[in-house]
Amino acid sequence: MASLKDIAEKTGVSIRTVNRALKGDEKIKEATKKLVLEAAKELNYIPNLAARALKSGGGYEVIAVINNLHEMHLRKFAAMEKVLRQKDLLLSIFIVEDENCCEDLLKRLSLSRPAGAVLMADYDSQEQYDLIKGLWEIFDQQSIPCVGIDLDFEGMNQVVLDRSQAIYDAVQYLNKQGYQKIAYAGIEGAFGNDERLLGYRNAMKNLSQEESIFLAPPAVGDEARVESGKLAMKFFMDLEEGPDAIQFFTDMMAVSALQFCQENDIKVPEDLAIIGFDNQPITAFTQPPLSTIVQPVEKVGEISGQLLCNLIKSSESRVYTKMVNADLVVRQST
Amino acid sequence: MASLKDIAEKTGVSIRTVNRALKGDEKIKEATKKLVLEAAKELNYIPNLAARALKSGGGYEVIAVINNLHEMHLRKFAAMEKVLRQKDLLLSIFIVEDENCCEDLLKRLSLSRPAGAVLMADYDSQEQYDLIKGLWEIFDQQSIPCVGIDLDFEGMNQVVLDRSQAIYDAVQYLNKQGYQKIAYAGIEGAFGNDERLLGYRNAMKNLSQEESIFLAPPAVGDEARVESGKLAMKFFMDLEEGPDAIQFFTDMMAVSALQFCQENDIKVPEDLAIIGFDNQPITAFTQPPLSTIVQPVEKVGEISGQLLCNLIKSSESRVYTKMVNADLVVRQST
DNA sequence: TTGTATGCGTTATCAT
DNA sequence: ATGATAACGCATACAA
Repeated sequence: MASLKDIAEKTGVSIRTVNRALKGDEKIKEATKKLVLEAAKELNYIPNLAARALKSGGGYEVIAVINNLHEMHLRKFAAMEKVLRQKDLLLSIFIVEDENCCEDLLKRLSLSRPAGAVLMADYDSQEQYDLIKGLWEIFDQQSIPCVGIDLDFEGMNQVVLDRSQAIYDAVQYLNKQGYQKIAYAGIEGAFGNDERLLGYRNAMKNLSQEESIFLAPPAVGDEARVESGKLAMKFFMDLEEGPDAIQFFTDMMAVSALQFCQENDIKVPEDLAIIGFDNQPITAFTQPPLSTIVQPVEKVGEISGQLLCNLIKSSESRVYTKMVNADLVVRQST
Repeated sequence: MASLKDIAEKTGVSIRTVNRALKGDEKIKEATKKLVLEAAKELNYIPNLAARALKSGGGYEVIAVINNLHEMHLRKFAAMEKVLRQKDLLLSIFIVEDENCCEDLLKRLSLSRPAGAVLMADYDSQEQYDLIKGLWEIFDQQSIPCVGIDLDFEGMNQVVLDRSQAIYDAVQYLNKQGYQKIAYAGIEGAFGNDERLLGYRNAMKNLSQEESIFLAPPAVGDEARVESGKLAMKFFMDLEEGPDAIQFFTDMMAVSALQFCQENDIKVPEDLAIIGFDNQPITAFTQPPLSTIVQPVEKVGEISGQLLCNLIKSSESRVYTKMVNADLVVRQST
């Protein structure tokens, strides 16, 4: 690997001059600059970022903490990596698996001190919440700049997806389409349910319409969550005056509701409009294809990366919260 | 941030001794060792990776190269991380996106020289294949121990999933269940199709039965692949003597075939048995639930991690190829 | 406009 | 068993 020294020797100028030529921002004679740049190219010079990092104090790796390998998270992850790579930061990953994660993280940190961290974790239970919060506190104590994605710890830098707004918009859309009675079906205590419910409630308030809400009992695992969709359908169909449009908590629920409709001869979207949430791959292929809400995960990843870069560079203490909007994908179920 | 120097000053010993105590592998008096370790803990010492990398060319991190964020890959990834973490190796990730990946990788390597690498990439086209191969060659040239997962570059350390065997077993199973005419439906030129087809052919040869194969035209994207399933069904149903069991290339194809059956009153598994491939989440919830083939990705990840650890430690030049079997999950579609 | 010299935190050689 | 010191490649204060 060619170094500045090599270029200096080849061109006969000093290291310092090579440095200036490469940086381009200092006073330097055009001729020497050209000479150096050519030599650099010829020698296939690549700066040694480790040395650079060492000199300028900062580390060069960012550690991403993740406890859920959903594709969605990984798309955020990829978008973030792209941003970080441009800033010569390297992304390393720490997967949270069990209750020992705090100790594990400490041990991980004893191996190397990252320049920054991103916390990208879901929680379904109080224990999980506490665990994740514990991880954040570690970063906080160690003064490692940290950005949380879709978390809500006080005093933490955040990038937050505004699911509330997304649901609000979806309800508004349904209303504009002429649907009269719009319902929400969620799962009690599930991660993100309250937020979506809030969006629904705000929208209904804004439309001066009466709420119609079903919350399935807490469900763990895909199977239970599919079941929740059917439970919701049963609930609404038994109502005297059932809804003609339902916003579901997740695509899973919506898909199983769609199945229910098929089995019970309910025509979608004529008798009932259905909207899911997440734009899972399946949704494009259901009968009819499901309208759903896309979380712009790439954007979230990008913004998180940028925020973190800024925090690392500026080492300022102001706490940011960045909101990102989600969008409605209209297919044939509405 | 505390450095070796700080510890040295605090304890009154030299930097070199601190270094020895921390490494633990050199002759050193127990008392001084203890003293140093305590001081290190007290000062919350974390080694500076940049300095380490600068001096010794790195050696504590493994870089995983990945070009496809399928959940499956990520489960391998997680399993691997677990193994590596136990060996105090950090896992960092490098996501391949475009044709510049080789340059990018070189730049990445200038940041720090990893102790090892794992190449976990899919390819659908010759260009992609060449690109990935280029990445491998970089590792190879730089003498960085590298393990490939499901690749087939000559001279490369490999962990390979035996999909051929899996299909072979599935066909044998169908035969034992009494199905008379077993077919295979795949996609021309798709990644892994040939391998599965080979398993089918071998099984049919072994059973002395006549092959019945449909290969859909090359399809890119989920939608096209779903369509392939229907194409296959149309093909087989138009046959004079159609199959009573079909092994599909992917779950996607199988699921859409299942839909086709529903729409055309073909009873599964009475009239037709269907087996997918991959055990995607949906498969458990189709009507009827789909039998499919699980790739034991965790095992693959684990073995890859172990293999890499061995390569790093022993730095031997022997080339390994480890085969891992896939298993059949029997649900109600067979 | 260009060069000299120093130090970042580690590792490792060579002394003691 | 321990210490002094050089070196890794880069950035930069200071000198010329």
